[in-house]
Amino acid sequence: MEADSPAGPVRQHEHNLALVMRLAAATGPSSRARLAEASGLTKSTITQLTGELIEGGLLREIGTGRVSGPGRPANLLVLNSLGPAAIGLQVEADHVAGCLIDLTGRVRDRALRKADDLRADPAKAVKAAEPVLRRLLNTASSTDNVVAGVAVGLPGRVSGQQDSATVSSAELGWQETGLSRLLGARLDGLGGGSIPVTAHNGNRLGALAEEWSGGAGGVPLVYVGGEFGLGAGVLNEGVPLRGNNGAAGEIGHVRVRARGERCACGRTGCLDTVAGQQAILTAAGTGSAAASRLVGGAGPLPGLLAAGDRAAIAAVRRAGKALGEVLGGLVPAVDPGLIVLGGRLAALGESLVGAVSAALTERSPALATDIVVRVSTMPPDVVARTAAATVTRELIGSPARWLAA
Amino acid sequence: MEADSPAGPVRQHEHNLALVMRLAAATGPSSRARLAEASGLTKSTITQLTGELIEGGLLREIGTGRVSGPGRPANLLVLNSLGPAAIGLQVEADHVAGCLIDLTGRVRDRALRKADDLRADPAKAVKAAEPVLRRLLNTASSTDNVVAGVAVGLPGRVSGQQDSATVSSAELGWQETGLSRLLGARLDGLGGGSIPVTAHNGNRLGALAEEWSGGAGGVPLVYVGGEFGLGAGVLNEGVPLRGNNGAAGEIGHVRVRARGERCACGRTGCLDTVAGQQAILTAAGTGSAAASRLVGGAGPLPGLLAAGDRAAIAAVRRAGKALGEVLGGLVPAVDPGLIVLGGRLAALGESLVGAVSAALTERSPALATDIVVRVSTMPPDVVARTAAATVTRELIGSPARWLAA
DNA sequence: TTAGATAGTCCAATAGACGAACAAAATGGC
DNA sequence: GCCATTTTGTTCGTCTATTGGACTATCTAA
Repeated sequence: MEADSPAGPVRQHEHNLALVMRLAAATGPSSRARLAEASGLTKSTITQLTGELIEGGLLREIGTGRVSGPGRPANLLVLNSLGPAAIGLQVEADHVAGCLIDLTGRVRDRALRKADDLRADPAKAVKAAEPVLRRLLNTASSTDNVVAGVAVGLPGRVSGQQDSATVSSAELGWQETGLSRLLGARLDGLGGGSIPVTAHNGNRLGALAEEWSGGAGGVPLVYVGGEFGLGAGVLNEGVPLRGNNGAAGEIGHVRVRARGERCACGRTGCLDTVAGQQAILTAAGTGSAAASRLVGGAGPLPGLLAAGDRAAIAAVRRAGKALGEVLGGLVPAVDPGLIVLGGRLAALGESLVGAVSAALTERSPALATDIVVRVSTMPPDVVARTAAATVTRELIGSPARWLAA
Repeated sequence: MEADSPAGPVRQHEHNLALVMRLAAATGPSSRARLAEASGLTKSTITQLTGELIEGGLLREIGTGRVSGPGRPANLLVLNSLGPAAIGLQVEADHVAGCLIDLTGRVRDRALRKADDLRADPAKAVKAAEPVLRRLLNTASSTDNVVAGVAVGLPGRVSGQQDSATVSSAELGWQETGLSRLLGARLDGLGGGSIPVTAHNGNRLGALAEEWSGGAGGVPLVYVGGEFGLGAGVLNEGVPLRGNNGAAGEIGHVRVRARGERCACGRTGCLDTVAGQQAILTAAGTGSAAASRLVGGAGPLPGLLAAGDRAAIAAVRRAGKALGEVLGGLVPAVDPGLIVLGGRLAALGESLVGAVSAALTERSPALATDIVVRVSTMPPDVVARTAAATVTRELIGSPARWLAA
């Protein structure tokens, strides 16, 4: 709803189409009568609008679902699970994961491609993504789902919009990569028509996942995630902070040790060298279990923690303390009501939460008392799923664009 | 533009009225033809809309202002400086300042009331505000300006909306004060009709002032202000972070010293005890010049700094270092492109900027390089002016509400 | 079988934006 | 001084989408 564009009857109509879609998405199967009541539009208008949406494949009529009661039974409408779908990808240094979701948000298929090392060369990532995309596109076409968009979540900064977006990632060793364009070209090759590709920071997606799941209740929140290095996503009024260079939430390279270890980024004492995945594993004495072999599993740490392994517990405490100090530093900017520890950290449980909370209170005593710190309960494929969800939410928010095409 | 309400022709109309007002505000004197071109609406529609806005006293027709050229001369339209106006107040521990601005943003009058100590009891503040309000209301009525709203900027947390908003302020010693209601009642007594009163955090207003003045260019920014204690306002995409308790930006009580001085808040080692106004004055050896006597003046520090006074320079450096450490902590959350030092800090100039920059780089080396740190060039009454501006901007953004009343 | 209730559709009325034609007021060439 | 040209602004009929009410459809309960 661009505020700077004129409003004619067409805009009016678009707005109301979106309103109906949002309600249908939020409240599940609803009769036209209920949609009319909830939207404030009249029954006649709802008839008109839902007609268009059904025609365009966005809504679907399921039979009457009512148990009993007086009056003509309702003809329930739902988001059309056979309509437009979306593919979400998660690109990390050692794998590409993907999923296909339909308009309702249900996961219809998943795919994973491990790889030794995707760093430095974006072409490798595109190559690894190819079989994943092929499979998901196949699944989609088998159920006549049209893929409306592909969204990628990755550890790094995303600047610019849409096709012209560029990705820079210390973790992947990419600089100003036109990932959307590269993937878009590959999609063409797979017969995917010209599907729009968008890129997002993975940790911001994690934060959005918490918000959209309803678990956050709309409070400002900080989500800490990341597979190898640490990163955060910050939400204010449901909107992720992007920052001047798209670097908002990049906490991995804050200096936490005056004379610390050398980090992959070239500097010393970075948070990643203390609380990064590899750092924790090393400190726990399980250095041989290289972090890069962990795809799809939680690694040895949860087991060790549960068994009371002292080295493991100490390593997690140490990481939590450092992380808590950094989070304590950004708390006064954001005043979050909730801090969620996700990604690889989620499996570390209460030892980590306790250490983070303590360090938080130490630094920002005035604000920390009201903050809930907890681990994420999202499934491991949050990033890919939420990436895909950005596409479907966009579609639900602007159905007119889809109907026009 | 509530997204959850239905859109009929009336909403359409309201949207377009706002569009015209925004354009008129942004581009200065404009002909109807130019408004049509800029808005994308047709000339006929503009005639209709401007007619209503003129009728309602929001726009005014000034004669043709053109020097020469072929064609019928334009009849220029401007925001009506004799239409609705707004009062902005700044409430601090030792004074209440206020100003009256018209729709165009021009300051029509100012007023100031010093007081020994307004703390602990909000009633004192209301009492001190009374003569200020009386004067400004008088000025308004003398030019037939109707006061559309009163907005207050103060150091503290504001929760809730409008009339039911409550203010809590460590600095003022207030807890859950219904300031809007108190002031509203007082306004009734002054014959001000029932003018809506809103309250805002002063530092967020400072940040908005930088944004609205255009000096920030839309980048995420952190504004540091405050008269006695320090506070910050953080902007992301032009929107101030409010936080879970309205406490976003409250940096004054972050702990920066493991064993530091006792702070007024009861804890020890707070940033305020190192970089607060009184702390700097004391450290500079000018403790006798109590900070509370500084209303309206910059105090002795700028002079001492200019004269090369070593104690003063050292005090400012020390404060800047502590402030920079705290700002360095919140940088990774926000990734600001700009940090503005305002309020009492603005007068401390380059000594402060240098120390802050250095400390910033120390803590967040990866992000600090792209950040511009500078002092604010806003006039000393920014807070009151920007408070008032929130009212006029609201009016410009929703003219229909005004026309209806 | 009928009254009552709820769901959904049809159609004339209405509000506001649009577009084209037209009126108004200047400049400039002759 | 007169007329073509240019730009501004208004008038009026057309168009689109929502509205509100009348009407139809389909169920339960008595």
